[in-house]
Amino acid sequence: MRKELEKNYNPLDAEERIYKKWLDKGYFHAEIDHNKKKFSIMIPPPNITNRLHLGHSFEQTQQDILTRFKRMKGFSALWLPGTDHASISTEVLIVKKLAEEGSSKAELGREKFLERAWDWKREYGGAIINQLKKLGSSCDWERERFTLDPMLTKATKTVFKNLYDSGLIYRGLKLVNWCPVCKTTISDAEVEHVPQNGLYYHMKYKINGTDTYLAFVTSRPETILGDTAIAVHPKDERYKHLVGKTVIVPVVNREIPIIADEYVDREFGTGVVKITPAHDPNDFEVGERHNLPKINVLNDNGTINENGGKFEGLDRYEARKRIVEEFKQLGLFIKTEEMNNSVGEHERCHTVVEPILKTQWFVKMEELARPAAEAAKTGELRFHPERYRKIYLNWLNGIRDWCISRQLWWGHRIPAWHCDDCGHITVSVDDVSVCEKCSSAKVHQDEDCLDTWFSSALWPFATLGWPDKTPDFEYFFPTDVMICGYDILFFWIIRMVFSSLKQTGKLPFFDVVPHGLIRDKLGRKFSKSLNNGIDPIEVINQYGADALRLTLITGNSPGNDMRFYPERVEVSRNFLNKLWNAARFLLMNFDDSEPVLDETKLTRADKWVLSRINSVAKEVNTQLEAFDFGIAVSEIYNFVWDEFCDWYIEMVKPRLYNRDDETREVALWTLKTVFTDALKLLHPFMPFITEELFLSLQDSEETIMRSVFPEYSEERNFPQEEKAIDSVKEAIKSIRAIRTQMNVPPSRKAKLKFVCEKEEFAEIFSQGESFLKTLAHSSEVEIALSGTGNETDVSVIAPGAVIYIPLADLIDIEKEKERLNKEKEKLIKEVERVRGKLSNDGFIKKAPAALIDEEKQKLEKYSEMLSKTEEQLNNLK
RNA sequence: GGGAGCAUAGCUCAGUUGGGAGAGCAUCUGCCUUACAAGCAGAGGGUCAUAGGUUCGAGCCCUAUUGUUCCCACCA
Repeated sequence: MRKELEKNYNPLDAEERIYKKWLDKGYFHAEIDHNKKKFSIMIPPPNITNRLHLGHSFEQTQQDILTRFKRMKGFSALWLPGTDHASISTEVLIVKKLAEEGSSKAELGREKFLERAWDWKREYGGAIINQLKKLGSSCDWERERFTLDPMLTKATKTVFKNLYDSGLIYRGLKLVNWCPVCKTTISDAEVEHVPQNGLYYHMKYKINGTDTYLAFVTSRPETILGDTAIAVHPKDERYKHLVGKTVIVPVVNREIPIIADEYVDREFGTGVVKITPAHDPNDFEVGERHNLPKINVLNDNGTINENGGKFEGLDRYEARKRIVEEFKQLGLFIKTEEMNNSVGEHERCHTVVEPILKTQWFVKMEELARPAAEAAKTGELRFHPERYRKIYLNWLNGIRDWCISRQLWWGHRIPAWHCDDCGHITVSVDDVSVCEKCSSAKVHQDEDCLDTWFSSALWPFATLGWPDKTPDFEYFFPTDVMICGYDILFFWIIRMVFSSLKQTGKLPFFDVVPHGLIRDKLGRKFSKSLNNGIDPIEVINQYGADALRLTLITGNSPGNDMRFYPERVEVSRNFLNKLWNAARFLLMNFDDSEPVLDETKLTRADKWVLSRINSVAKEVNTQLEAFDFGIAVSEIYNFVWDEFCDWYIEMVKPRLYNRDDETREVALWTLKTVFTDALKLLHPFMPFITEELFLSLQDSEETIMRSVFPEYSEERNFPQEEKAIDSVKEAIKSIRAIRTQMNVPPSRKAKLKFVCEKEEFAEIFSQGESFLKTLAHSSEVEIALSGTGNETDVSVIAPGAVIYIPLADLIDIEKEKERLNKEKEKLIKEVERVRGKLSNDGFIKKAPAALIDEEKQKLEKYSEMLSKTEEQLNNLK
């Protein structure tokens, strides 16, 4: 009936076979079942720009753990998978590929280009899904989504229109971040500030009508072409008299006013700032206040435009050099000064971003941010760990309007139509053929696309069919947990929260669980330039998905980074091997019949191990509910290895090997019950091997996925038995230790004499006699309540007893003295510590009674052990 | 400039209301004991960054300092 197991586990074969079966049976599909509670979680859709890396595996493993856990707890659990079109990132890659082929966007045209992009999506999106499957992800594949699916497109357009109608989306001429290489605007969040060694250029303008000069400092001399004022602080005595006068900008020969503005820092440089409203955010503000002209001097590709006079057509950096040279020739150059500055780069292509004045679409943030912050403040939105709440709020505080239009083709095209006749803009979910204002048919759709995050922000509800009131949306929304990297807290989490609050009136999820980054052995990020990347698929091919998953979860605490290297995977692989062999052991001893429980025949050891797995189940439930996966898995790991395998299996062997033992059957029953529970507890973490072993142990083909997750049960709590077995374990450990220390070969069995403190311990050790014989290499065990061993016996102290071992011929007197003295010192220290505590008035008055009691017992115990040790020392003389 | 994290054994890291310092790897010593040498048994190794404070009691709470990592920010 039960399957025989191979000597070694072959994860690759098993995983493929098992995953296929799960798919065929439809186990991952979440049914709408109003008799069940639901649990829903949305995958952070991976970008289709690349294959998945270890960070994804890490994130997805955590989601799968929660989903499988909740499913086993009886929830209708939905883990919705999908991918993100990643507008700009993907487009940049395709443009690069086109360039390699000697082609370009312009050459292809919009339609052909989009065809290429869809090809790309099919290839990379498909690879991503396969990788997800290889990891064992229990996603509901019937509900797989892509951010450009018609369902999501409809949601995106609807949100755009809603926000536009309520005035929260507007079109405006503002200073935006411009990438001269990608030739598109980007949001503030996409600008990466990179420290650089730069230069301050100290230069001066001639004050009109005088022979004096006004010195200033700039790091971007090319913006001089767009200067429309020069500013000083209104209270600066040095320059007060100059306000109202003008200076001449050479090169373009423009006369510009000297103005006074609070913005100027008198302490910095000369206390004089040149004002370029079209190319600097601060200057823009100053320009608004003083009604200054805003002169744009840059083309979209980063070259100087017609406003730059003779520098027209030059690259911005070339123009910088030429302008500095010209200032030198004019005697207006003072000096350069080295400085450390940070430069804004486009995070995708690392081009230095230029602030440029452009008409773009914006989302007004203030009104949207307020409720998003409120939800975190009230605690309705929870963070694990808690510290991310502050980071979230910090982000929302002082958030600026969000530029959402991109000069790209791959993405959601802005659902706005411009009228060529009256200029009116018609925003509509459906395509527009006539202007809603003047009814002209000369309308054309806005050329731009939306920032990719605009649609990602709608993921939790758009994937379920919103704005339609679909059964999916009604049942699964809001979702429960969001697990994603802490690096996209701002990009994504915040935007999902305010979008969902605005559109659905509800939070998109209630628990945010940010995870850290996976780093290499030296703690560095994985990157192409370092070539230190590890492909999760390669790890899986070598060790299996379970081993990878276990490695990613072990030792990690929520929100912290983790290092990854092959030795760690080997440790996980070893654990799989341990599990496999434990199962093999069980199967070797099983008969054809199913073991039956006879409660009256359960031994102390059986109750001990049942009680232990019961506690472990309790702990694992608690930790999983708290998203503390690392602690949860280590609980089971330690139980399986250190308690079940190293102790229980060893203790139970004599009963299994003796067919006449009347407790043999309950031993088998206990082995199977406890091991099966352990498999169930482990299943969310290591789905494949647990399924494989579970099925080997069962008569049925019912999957472990649908079994019930073990929970704490009061009936299986046996504190007395736990205490008794612990005493026996301690005694065995002491005996083993002394034997090893004295180099006693295992073959040499010894006669043990236990002199116990109390009747209670006498009973415990006499019950444990068989364990002492098999696990502590003894031939005979004598239990006494008083007396000592022979003078030449070696003695060790166990809880509740002193154990005498006749190894006289093996004793090295000097070594033994040394050992006992060491032991004595330890005990003296302990006794002193406890005495100190107990003689402390404050402790007696304020510490809890139970603790004081405990300390008193310790004092008694240690004192006794101490006197016994001293006695032994005396005996040696 | 603002904010956050980290500092515990040689290495990588746990340590959940404050109550006798832990794991894995590495090292050393025995064992091919009929599930597992990817294993078993045992051992060594830590002023919990520093200095104060709160407390009967601090790895844990508070303050400061040092080192380190990250995020945000318009200092020309």
